[in-house]
Amino acid sequence: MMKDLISQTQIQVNDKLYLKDPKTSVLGQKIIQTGIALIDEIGFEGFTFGKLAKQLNTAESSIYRYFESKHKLLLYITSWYWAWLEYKLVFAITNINDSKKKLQITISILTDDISGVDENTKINLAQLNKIVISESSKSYLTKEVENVNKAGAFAAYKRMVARISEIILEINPQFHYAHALVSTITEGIHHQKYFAQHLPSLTDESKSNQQLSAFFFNMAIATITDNNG
Amino acid sequence: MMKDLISQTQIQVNDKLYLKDPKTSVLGQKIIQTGIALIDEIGFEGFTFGKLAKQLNTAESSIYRYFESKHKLLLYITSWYWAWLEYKLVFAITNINDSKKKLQITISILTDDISGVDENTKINLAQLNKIVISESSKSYLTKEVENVNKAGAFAAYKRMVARISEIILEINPQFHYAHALVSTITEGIHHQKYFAQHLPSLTDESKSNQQLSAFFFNMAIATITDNNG
DNA sequence: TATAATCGATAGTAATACTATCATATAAGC
DNA sequence: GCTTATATGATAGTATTACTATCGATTATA
Repeated sequence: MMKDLISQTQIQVNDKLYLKDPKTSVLGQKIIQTGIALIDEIGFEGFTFGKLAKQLNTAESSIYRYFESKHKLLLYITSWYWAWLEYKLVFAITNINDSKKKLQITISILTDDISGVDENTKINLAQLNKIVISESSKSYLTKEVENVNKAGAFAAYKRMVARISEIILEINPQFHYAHALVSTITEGIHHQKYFAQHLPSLTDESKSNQQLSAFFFNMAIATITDNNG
Repeated sequence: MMKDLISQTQIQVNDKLYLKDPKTSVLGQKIIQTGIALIDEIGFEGFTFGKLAKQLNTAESSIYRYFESKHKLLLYITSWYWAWLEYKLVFAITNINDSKKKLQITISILTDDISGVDENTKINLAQLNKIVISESSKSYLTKEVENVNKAGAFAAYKRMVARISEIILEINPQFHYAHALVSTITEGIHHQKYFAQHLPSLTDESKSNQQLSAFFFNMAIATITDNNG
């Protein structure tokens, strides 16, 4: 039921991120699907439109008809991810009244491994999740952030942060650091997952997603309800 | 006094990060100094050894004698920063007995703006700090992390995380997430500073360093001394 | 059936990320 | 003062990248 609702929902990505909407053609959809798979496989630095074109048996110039640069493609992909995740979050906490419970569910969704394929776009969600963990900070850590931001590229991420911040304010309306806490948790989850896999000495003995989720949930609740804050 | 001790201390960087030790020659030192200034100015993506060579009135090939690639130079720079910061932290908390106070000082040092020039190397510390905030995650978010890690490239960062983790365990020896908490805080501080400057909607009304430091300190203490953890 | 949209193919350019070679200047060892 | 090693500058060259431009063929649409 929830799955159906999600799968029927078209996820909207800011139209400044593409030259031509990849949803509107077969090649466009393949650019997204195979692009995600290829970035996941070889990393964003190694990824080029030339390599992607080869895999798709098409011309490099055809890909440039859709995206100005590989950086814009990354922005599109991560933006799509956050919009997708927002839907998932909204459905997961609908009908739940206890704000703490809402936050707990939210954090566990941020932490969970994602699998399967999006019905509409055939995007491989596990690959996408890995890209977001390893590559998404490169989408904003550039000298062009301000311009890209003005164009609305981060709207989906901001919307999600704002939504979770509201839950936090339900728990403690006096809390002044909701956005900071949410972005710290979101990025923190990604970091911990990345470190656990690639730089284990930066985390503690490897933990399950459940433990990771519990750690961040406890951190959130303790911080929000702290007397000294 | 503390300043003198620091300035007399040679900061050690793992020797696998360079082909030829930049400390041992005038050109080598200029590569580091001017390299930092240039990366800060134009960003790591736009930065090339060609541009750096031009600024130094030297040949590109001369720079390649010191560093295999610009990525190795970034690793060198960030590694130097963490080693430098470790000294700063150690001196700042020496003679302090209260563990919570130690943690508070540590977090405020992680948060403070840094200024001035390192005596030995003439490195501009404000520029270096900005690079660490904006570019350092690119040093590990690559497909080569594992190899680079095996070569010891992240030793300085790990040492610093380990040191702060010890303080946390002094406060609560039962706490099982010390490393995770420390890396979450360290990266979180960088993110918040970056967001405040470039993507303000991801944080709350702009906060002073003091407030930021207090936020993360309260978060740390609340998390460490939390009953549910 | 005319027109527009879509794509594949090819070509070309400036810049990047290197590697290699050679001559010269300088410093260090004896 | 002479030898030798070290450090640098200058030049050249290569494969790849990140694009832009053009053109003809195919397909969908009006």
